[in-house]
Amino acid sequence: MAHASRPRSGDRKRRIFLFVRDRILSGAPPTVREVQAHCGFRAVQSARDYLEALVRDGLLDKEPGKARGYRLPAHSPYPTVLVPLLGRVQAGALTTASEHPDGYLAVQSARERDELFALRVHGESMRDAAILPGDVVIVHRQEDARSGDIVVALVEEEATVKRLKVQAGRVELHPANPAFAPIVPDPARVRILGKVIEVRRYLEGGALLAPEP
Amino acid sequence: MAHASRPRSGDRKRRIFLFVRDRILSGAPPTVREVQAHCGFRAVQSARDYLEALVRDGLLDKEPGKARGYRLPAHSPYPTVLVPLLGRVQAGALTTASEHPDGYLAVQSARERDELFALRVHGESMRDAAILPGDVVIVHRQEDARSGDIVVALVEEEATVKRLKVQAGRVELHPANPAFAPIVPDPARVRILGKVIEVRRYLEGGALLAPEP
DNA sequence: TGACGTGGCAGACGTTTGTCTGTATGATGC
DNA sequence: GCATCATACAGACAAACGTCTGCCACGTCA
Repeated sequence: MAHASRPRSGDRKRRIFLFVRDRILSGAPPTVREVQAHCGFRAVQSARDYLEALVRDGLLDKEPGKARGYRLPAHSPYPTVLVPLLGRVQAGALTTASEHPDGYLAVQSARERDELFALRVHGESMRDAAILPGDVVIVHRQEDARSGDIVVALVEEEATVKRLKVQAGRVELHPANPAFAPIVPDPARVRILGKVIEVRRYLEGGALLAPEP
Repeated sequence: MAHASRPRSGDRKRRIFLFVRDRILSGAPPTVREVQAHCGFRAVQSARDYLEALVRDGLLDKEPGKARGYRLPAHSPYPTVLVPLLGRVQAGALTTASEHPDGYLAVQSARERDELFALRVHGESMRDAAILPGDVVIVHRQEDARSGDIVVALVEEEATVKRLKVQAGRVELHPANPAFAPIVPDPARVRILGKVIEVRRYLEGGALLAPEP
């Protein structure tokens, strides 16, 4: 009797997956017996069979033998990284990760935590690109970017959000607002901090910020 | 000897909290022995003392006796809910939760999962409010809203994003684009689905969507 | 000098929890 | 009828894990 291979199927399997997933997202994976109780099984093994079936389907991962060992697969689009929301970015902060954040923002991303940071936008210079003052931009740290990307650059000791244009090998930073002029900087005095990968606007209550004590 | 009250303090306590928090956010709280190993303690009790100190400080909650029983406090700004991204919203979908989602989006919110949904914006009608086609709006389901709120309303069997204005008791839906005209609808034929609480724009790769099998 | 608080160590105990073996029942197919 | 598979149950074992008791070393302070 191949006890280890009892394929389960259908609606019940799906409901169990959703139960497990929600439990993981809300803090801790369930135990096998918690799944058992949730489904009304009278045997632990019944819950276990379903859980193992979900692992075979690739919907769950597990750490065998460990308590509460079921996990969401690493490649799944759930991982949340806490990204620091930087109030000001100063020149010294380029390489070190020693900026002093206002708080932390949860961002869904496959990238590592220290590849990302968030910045609150000041000023109207990107209005026509639908980026308003008070918006939060999520930035991927990188020193290069393509023409047309929206980037965060350090100009005159101040972080600014602009659209990058490369014209005949020369770097230009274009605002998206006719009231502002493009910046054609001395390449030695400008540094690209990263590329904007996401824009967020919180219309109610503001962002939920996680403090780091 | 009051073994249960050994206040810990300083940098080590902070580092332990960050370790536990990251573990919880990435899927499962650590065991006491995992904390012990991470800190290089030679006794389980040392790790336990720190963890209990964090509970007393209110930085962690715990479920006594349970494996991996440490949790982030319920009031903390971390909880992530998976919000369905709806492709189309149709009339029948108002009350039931039976819309067919394109996927699920992780949103930080204290609200319950079924109070929220997400919608991809079509059309240019909210351009001047910095909401572009392709943007995703996070919507809180509610039938009432205040004048000035950006809402999702069902007009002619079609979901649309507009700014709500209440003029002398009459409801109007205002686009934010001079090329579009305000909608002054027959109150019986319009229904407010909810209020937009967040706007997101993904500039790279699009949103990470969680499938629900 | 001694009481006391702090931070850490050692080892054991008992519960929680994953895992395994074996059985029962109904549906399906030969 | 009989073999086979899918689903569920019952019970036990063993590992993982939280918890407890007791001890030690070092500092402070009276």
